[in-house]
Amino acid sequence: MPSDAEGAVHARWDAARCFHAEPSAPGETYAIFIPPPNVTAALHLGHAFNNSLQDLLTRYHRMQGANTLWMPGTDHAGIATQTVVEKRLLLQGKKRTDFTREAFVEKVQEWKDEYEATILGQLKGMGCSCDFDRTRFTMDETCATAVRHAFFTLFKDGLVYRGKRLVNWDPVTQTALADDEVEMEEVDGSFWYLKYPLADGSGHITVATTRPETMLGDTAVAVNAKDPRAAALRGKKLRLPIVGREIPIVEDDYVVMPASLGGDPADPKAQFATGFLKVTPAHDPNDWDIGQRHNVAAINVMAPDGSISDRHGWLDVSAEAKQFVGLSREEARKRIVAWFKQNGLLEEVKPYRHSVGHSYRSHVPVEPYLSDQWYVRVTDDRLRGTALRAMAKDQVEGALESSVASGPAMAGDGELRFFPARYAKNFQMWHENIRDWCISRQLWWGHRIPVWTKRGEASMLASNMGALASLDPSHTVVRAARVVDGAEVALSALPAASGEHDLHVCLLDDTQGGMLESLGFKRDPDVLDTWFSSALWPLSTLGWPDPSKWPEMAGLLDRYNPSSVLCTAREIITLWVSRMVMFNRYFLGRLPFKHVFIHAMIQDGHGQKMSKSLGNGVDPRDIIHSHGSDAMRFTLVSMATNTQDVRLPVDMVCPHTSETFTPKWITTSAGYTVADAIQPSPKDASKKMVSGFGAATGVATPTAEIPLARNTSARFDLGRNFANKLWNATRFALSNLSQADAASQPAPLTLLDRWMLARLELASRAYGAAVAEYEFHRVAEALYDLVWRDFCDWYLEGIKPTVRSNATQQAVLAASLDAILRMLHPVCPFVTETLWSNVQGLAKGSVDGVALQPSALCATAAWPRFAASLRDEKALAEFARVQALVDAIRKVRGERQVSPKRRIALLAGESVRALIASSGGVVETMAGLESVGASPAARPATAVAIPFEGSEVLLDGLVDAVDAGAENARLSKLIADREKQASGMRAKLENEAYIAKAPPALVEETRKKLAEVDADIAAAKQALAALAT
RNA sequence: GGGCGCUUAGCUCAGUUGGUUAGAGCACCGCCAUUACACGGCGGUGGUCGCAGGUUCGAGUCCUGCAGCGCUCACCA
Repeated sequence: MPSDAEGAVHARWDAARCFHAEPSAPGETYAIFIPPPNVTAALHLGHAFNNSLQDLLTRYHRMQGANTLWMPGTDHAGIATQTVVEKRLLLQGKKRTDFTREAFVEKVQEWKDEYEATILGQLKGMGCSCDFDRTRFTMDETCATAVRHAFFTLFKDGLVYRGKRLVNWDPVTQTALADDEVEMEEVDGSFWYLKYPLADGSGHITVATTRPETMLGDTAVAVNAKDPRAAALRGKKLRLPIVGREIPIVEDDYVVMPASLGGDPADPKAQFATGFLKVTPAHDPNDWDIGQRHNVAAINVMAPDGSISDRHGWLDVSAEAKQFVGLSREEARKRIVAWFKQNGLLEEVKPYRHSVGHSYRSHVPVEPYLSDQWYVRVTDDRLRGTALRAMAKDQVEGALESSVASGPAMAGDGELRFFPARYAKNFQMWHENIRDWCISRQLWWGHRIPVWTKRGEASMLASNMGALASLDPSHTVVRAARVVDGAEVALSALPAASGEHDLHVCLLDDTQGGMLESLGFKRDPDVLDTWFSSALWPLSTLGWPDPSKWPEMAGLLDRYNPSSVLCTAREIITLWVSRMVMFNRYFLGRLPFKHVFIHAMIQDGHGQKMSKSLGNGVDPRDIIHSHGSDAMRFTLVSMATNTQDVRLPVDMVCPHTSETFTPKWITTSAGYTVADAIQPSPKDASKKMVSGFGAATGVATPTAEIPLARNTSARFDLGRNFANKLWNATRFALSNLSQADAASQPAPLTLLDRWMLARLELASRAYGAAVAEYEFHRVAEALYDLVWRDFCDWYLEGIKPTVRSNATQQAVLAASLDAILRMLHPVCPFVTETLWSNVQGLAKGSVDGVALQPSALCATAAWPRFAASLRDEKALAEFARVQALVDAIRKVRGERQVSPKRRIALLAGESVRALIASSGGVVETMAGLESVGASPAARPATAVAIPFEGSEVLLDGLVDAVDAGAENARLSKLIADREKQASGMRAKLENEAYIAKAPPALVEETRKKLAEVDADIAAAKQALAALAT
């Protein structure tokens, strides 16, 4: 079987170093940066899909003579990896904080080493032709240098700033999350209607909230100015229950009025709104905005762990409020609601189902939390503007905003193109609405932020300025921030003359860190968002900013950046694609890649995205085990269409019996359908196994008795059968060639040979066009048709009687086989490489118009070149007639259940006989003909008639005696089919509008076709009549 | 709620600028151990192209509306 040889093939590729990129080598540049997989877990079929396509592109262009680089590597995936490791430690009863930072990072490093090795092994197992010598990791020294340089540069250029913002805070992992890291989940909650008394005792208003615990931080209540009640309340104050704080009533048109008071009844908010909105600037993003507009304070009432706290900005804690301090947010909610109820201030409670942001890692509700974070000012034209201007003009919807369009020109403007084109819109809309990017993360695993900070009075800090001034200015940037009430206000070049300040020092490298620390500066404990280093991937992997630092990287940056194409999934157009474009353009003034190809998503059999976190991912090694790597690749490529996500029903393989079976499905709490963690063996329920879901989520751990079950899917049979077909066809062709008659003579090319060469030429062009448009399923289709339909079904079958004595045909066969292996190689590298040496050694002579450069390895072979002269339209047309005739005869044979062994006589008119003669024996071979003769004057009693191209063809000897009933049925059905066709065409031709408006050539064709169908009907009717006599 | 995509044979999917009998693989039915391959060969059954309108000589394809599914952004009083 083909898959057996995969390991040996690898060794040969490695020995020849055929995937190693040399920047000084000739050829057009073709480069791809792998989207670095996270080191959190092993790859699944989604990665296999993505990488199969990248490998196809890389191998195809390598064979076209390009100087190719496929850069491999992995991503440290900050939050994700740290969380995975923390979870594992938790199973051992340990917490992250039980370790020192260094010791913990060491633990994560071990995890990373294990999975990085697994991932690289998987890539090799899939046959990926990456330049593994250049493998990078987003936290290795090379990448770290790039990250450090990038941060320093942005800091120096004023594009990194310290911001006080409401961030998405995960109270469990105690880190800020990017918007994209927040998952919305539907939860059953309540609306609590709370009464707030007016300060003057003249009554109360009612606010509606889903988060009553935040009321401790309320600093205003807002009402819409159009609300009829607003005027009477203007200038009044409220007494905040529990806290006793006096808070203003502000007017803001953000507030939705209740439907009963003129609010839009179509707005669901109008249904439950009271018209009064409690304003908690420190705990809600919209309230933050309202607070800014009305200049009310933001009071933070929570600690970083989400508990109520009086130590993080809440000063006016009343005696009554003290009881809530220290409670968890969940507990505080219950107790505060109870307080309102006890005090007669709870007006109503309504059940309410709504979506709440959850941490995509810890899965707890995200808390909007006020904190100091580092931001990249991506809204600056130097970042956002350059990204928008990079877009291909014809892919921009509408026009770019004038301020963007008029921005400074740069190389690469208008050259970024998306495939399929519709994804350009995602990219554009993201940048048009982009917000500054929060890049600090409260983690230990990642690139530590290179900023040292000291807080103090301006006078005290001034004494440090002298020491700072002595530092190398090209390695040091100093910024100061005024501190008011413990919070930073704004960054500036220098501290003001007086007042408390934070002095921030950004260093390009660590050498002066110790000096700063001796002055009392502390290094920022946070790390950078993972996407910060990912955004630099096309730069960092090539040694930017200074490739000369690493000898083996010389020349890489200039040669391979910009790269050719980025192949990725649509979900990270914003997270990753955007940021690479902005950074690459900002730092290098170039595009990171010219094309962005967005491929479909792999879903499981239930239409759910295959993902690590869901635990429904299938390990490609499982499919390689059941079907082989080439089979997996071919199938994945054939599924790569541009519109449809790929749905892949998954089965399990019992490790005890090797049976394939459908697992027992369960529904998770989040509503997903997954394979139950422990499954019984299908024939023996006492034997158990662990599903991929069980292992991936840690619900079950495989043991010797309860082993992990592999997955498989019948979808891959397609590729397995195809690889098998190629294998056998090659064996057959080789045996024919090796047993060729010594006395073989050259002969003119037969119709079949000319047809085969024309099909090869056609397939090669179709292939190239499909690759150029990233329509990969068309590549698989072209190969499938070429190998199976054309080469195996027609060519190999057709040449059986002649090839051993025809030296020219032997050469065509050898050349066809050689070309097929080359063309198939980018999709099925293993089987083609395995067969390669056998086919290369044939020496059967050349074929005019076919250029097949010799090569020791298929992987480094040149793409076959076909001269335009092989594009033989006449041979294609004529052979199509041959196929139609053979099909017609086979159809009768099939319908009448005639043994393939039975030879028959064909009697026909001159044109059919001429066609058969021109086929060079193909019709006789393929249709099982014993003889071909002229139509007789009198029809033999045993003859069966078929219409072909408007005339009657008789098949004699097909049956011992004509079964009049069966024959009648066959001909009647044939006539009915043809008449249905004819009536459609006749109706068209009788329609004057059709004659007048349709293109004349089409009308003429309809007439011709109708005449032929009519002639077929006449011939069949004649046969039917003859049957009756 | 905005944006994008999808809905075609029992299943998974193709179907290029509107054009004549809507295709493939699997599954299913029949025939075949023919000397490459049963992971095979030959033949066959199977579709009112989600629904309703419209444009057109002609609609799976273009337009409008509706329904369902998926992704994504936003909201999340």
